[in-house]
Amino acid sequence: MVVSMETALDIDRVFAALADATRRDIVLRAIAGEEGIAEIANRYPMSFAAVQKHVAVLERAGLVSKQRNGRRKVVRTDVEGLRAAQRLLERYEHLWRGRIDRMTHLVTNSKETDE
Amino acid sequence: MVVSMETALDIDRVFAALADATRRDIVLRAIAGEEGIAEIANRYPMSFAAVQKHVAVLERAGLVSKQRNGRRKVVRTDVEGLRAAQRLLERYEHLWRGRIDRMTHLVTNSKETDE
DNA sequence: GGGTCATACAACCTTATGGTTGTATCAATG
DNA sequence: CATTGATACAACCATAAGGTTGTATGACCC
Repeated sequence: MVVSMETALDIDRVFAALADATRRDIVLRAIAGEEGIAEIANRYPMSFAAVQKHVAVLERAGLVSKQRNGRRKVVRTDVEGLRAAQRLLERYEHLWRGRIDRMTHLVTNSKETDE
Repeated sequence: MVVSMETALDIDRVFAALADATRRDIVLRAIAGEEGIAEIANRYPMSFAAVQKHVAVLERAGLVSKQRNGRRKVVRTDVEGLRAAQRLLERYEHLWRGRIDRMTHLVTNSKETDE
């Protein structure tokens, strides 16, 4: 049922999923949460099955989920995976800024005191 | 000097680069900006050449840069690529919140996604 | 139940990716 | 300038990824 169990720890899958332009676009479209796979597939110059595979990749990465609605399955973007990736990038950037801080310290003060 | 030329548009490469655990780890280590490739390579259970390739992938993605220092080349994390990816994720999340807004408008009951 | 719309999945092909080893370049040093 | 240390790059191999077509399941409509 609810797919959000081990979600956030499959960082590999999240980034790999986002590494494809078609999939990123699907994530954007699926934000509306109104289209079935066929409708999504119609927008891309590839087969239905190909798009289906892309959606499957996104689903495994926890970036979208599918919900039955009549004979269709509506694809909907799941915010949790996005946040996980985002937090990771923020962490990287934070550490990097820390490094700049330290370097600036050395240049201007010539001493190594951690504030 | 400044290496940021076409930076932010290689989103595919940025995400693909970050989709590998070894490479993410290298990005973290390279934040210190003090190790050469050989030193980095020593930390991983794979050949020097393999690590070298990983660094090359990160470099092509604009996530790290190499700087000569004597006979070594020091690997240093570049913040620009990280920011680009982060901004993209933020944009996704923002749009998703917009969707929540719209859904809140339709506080009727459980089904019907069409309006 | 038969037809049809929407999705799932298997088999297959081609190219990319992650790893290996081996060889070449390049900079410091004796 | 020969040697050594550090990096670059080519050739190769195994597996994964992105695409195709074809077939099977599932849900609705008559």
